[in-house]
Amino acid sequence: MGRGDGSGRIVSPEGADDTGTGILHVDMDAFYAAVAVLDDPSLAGKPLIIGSPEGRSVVSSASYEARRFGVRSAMPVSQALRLCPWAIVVAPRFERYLELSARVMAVFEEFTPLVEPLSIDEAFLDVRGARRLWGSPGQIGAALRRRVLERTGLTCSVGVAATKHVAKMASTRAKPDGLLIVPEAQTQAFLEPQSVRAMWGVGPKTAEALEGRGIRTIGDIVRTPREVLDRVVGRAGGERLWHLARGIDQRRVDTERIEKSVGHEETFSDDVADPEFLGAELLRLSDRVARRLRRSGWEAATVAIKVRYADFSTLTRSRTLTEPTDVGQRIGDTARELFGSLEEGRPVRLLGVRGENLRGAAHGMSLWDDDEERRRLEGALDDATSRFGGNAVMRASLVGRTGGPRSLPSHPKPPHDPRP
DNA sequence: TCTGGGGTCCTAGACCGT
DNA sequence: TCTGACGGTCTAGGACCC
Repeated sequence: MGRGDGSGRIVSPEGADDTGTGILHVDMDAFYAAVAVLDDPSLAGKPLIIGSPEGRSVVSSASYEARRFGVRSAMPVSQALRLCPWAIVVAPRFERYLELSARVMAVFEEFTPLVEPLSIDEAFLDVRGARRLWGSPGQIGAALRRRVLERTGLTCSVGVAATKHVAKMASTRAKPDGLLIVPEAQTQAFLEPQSVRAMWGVGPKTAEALEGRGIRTIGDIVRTPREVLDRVVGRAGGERLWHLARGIDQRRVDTERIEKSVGHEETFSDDVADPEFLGAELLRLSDRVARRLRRSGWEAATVAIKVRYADFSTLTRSRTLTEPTDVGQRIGDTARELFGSLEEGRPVRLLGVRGENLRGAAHGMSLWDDDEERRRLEGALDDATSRFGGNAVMRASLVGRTGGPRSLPSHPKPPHDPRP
């Protein structure tokens, strides 16, 4: 399988056994931070925090030097700076990430057409049909890492296994800049000693619930009766854990994912109680949702709003429309009605609008007008940032620029209904 | 001490029609 | 006409992922 280097990282030696494998999980190492170093080599070896230094920003990514001080993704930037005061805060450059992501994904597709992007910086690959051309899965993993480095100057980590879940866990163990092969026969030996927290889909709450029952490792899950698992994490969760802990994962590498909802939300720099302002904000968010729906050829049958108050308590309200729509005014009216049903006067920290229950639009895209180019650029950015994260401030600054967004990929979907 | 934004999936209760 | 069981849909909220 592989050997450790004392840091918890395990890598496989060249020519390691890869019998029974065929699924690769490739994950770029500290992607945003690595891109910052690529573009400014003077940052190499320094603790970096990718995020906005002011406002209510959180850490999007951190270099390994910053992670050593406990800095983690999703941590408030202010907290990260307390842990590592000498860290350099770098504003995200989403356009640049997308450009490099496209190059990385293109490398993946040179090895196999069966690529499932999971986010801007990671993907699953099914290389079972690529053996004759490129060698065994382990050899492909090694070659792919070399080629990504050649083409982009960035390192990645690769997990090679028989299933997606094990491949994903393997790439995590190989990080940074490593390759770990888990031959099929070694799957249980690889899984069982690991913490339940290492499993994909087990977050802090689930881990706490499991650990409260003395279930600490994946091996413990294997030894726990199914009924107990069901009681702790629910029926669906129990079934999932029961299978994954045994290395059973039938999910295929899926090259075509269909969106199920489209939304926008925004956290205000200061909490707001003014109903007029909030109403206008709901309309603005609804317009953005509608714009993306139209670009993609979708209509939303359900409109949902999300309201987070100053005390961080969060409410959602939704309503299914009599007719699906992609019209901003219609979505906005519904959003405002839903908001109107809530308690008035409480200071609001975040507002969000989402279109759910998507249907194929009866008409195609018909949005081309005088403002066509600006809308196209906004749409490309909205699509890209929505699929891969990012923040509103950054989007606004990108849309305000000329030139750059033209090169962004946009992936309008042909209108069709996923629900027959 | 402070907690982004865009998503997916699951659970549970309410409600409705058969 | 009423009642209960059952399944489907809607709604709200929580957990999780990057």
